[in-house]
Amino acid sequence: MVAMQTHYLKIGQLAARAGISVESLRYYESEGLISANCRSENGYRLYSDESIQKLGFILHAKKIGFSLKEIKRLLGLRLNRDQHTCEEVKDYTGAKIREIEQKIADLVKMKSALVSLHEACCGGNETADNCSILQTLEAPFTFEKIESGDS
Amino acid sequence: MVAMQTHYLKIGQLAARAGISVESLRYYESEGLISANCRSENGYRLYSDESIQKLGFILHAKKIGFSLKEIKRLLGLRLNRDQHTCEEVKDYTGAKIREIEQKIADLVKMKSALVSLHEACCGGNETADNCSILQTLEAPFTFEKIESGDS
DNA sequence: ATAAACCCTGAAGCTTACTATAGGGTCAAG
DNA sequence: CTTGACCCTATAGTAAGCTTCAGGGTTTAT
Repeated sequence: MVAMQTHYLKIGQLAARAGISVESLRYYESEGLISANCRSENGYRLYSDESIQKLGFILHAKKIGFSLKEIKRLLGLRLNRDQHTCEEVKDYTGAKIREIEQKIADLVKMKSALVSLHEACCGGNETADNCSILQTLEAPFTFEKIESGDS
Repeated sequence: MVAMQTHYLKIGQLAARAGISVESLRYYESEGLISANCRSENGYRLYSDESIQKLGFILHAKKIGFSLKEIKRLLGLRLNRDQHTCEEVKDYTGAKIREIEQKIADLVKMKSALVSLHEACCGGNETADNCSILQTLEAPFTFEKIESGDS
């Protein structure tokens, strides 16, 4: 079933509807993610239902953590579905899930280190001369232990 | 007790000991985090025990998630302990903890969205024409629901 | 008819934490 | 005495995802 194109949206209208800025939309275009279906006589971008749907896809993917570069690849899969397998698509989400898990694990580590610091501190109104937080950040630090910290 | 300064380190030595690059060290200096205690006759940076300790503080704080800008503030607290309270320091870590918690929560949301997508997909060898992942990213999307997603 | 609110392009600027490059001085070994 | 490993400064480039600016047309309301 082919839906009839009721009317086109101008960039400002689409941006408002999507809750993003006009500039972002143009930026997405410059990055090859989405372009207007056509232009009006005066050169204004005109977006059809199809573009609106595509923008939905983009924002949805963005929301669940894909970068614009990755979304561009996803859009390629989307467009040429028949040339790709479900496996391929699933591998993509799988990799992303592992990536996110890694980020979470890193943050959880940071958080627990911070929480121990935080809880050891009296938080009192006296001067920080003997503040345990500062002391811990300071003191028992050997450089060797640090290197492996960053991803 | 005042420790005697045994000898100074040159920038390459300190960098090697800390497991960071010489350029990073100079960058930290340019950002006002740490500078050499003095210079040798030929202009080489010379770092004393005090600087080494300070760098330890910096890397430690970095490891638990503080940005360089934040570390600069922490160094201010550290230096003028007597003009600040434990409360102040503790507030700082508290805020950072909440920030990290927020990031974790966002990532967890992303992950669970991704996992439902991922699990719904057959992952089979057939073409992605009916791939549930692509369909879900595509279809039931209304712009209104998106806006509140980003921090 | 004129001002506000749109639209266009192209280029530069922002943030963070560096890395790299250009151009040049210093120092120890062979 | 030259090669290589250091050190210095200053400037530019990187990634990501925009935002802002400069300079200029268009459309809509008053």
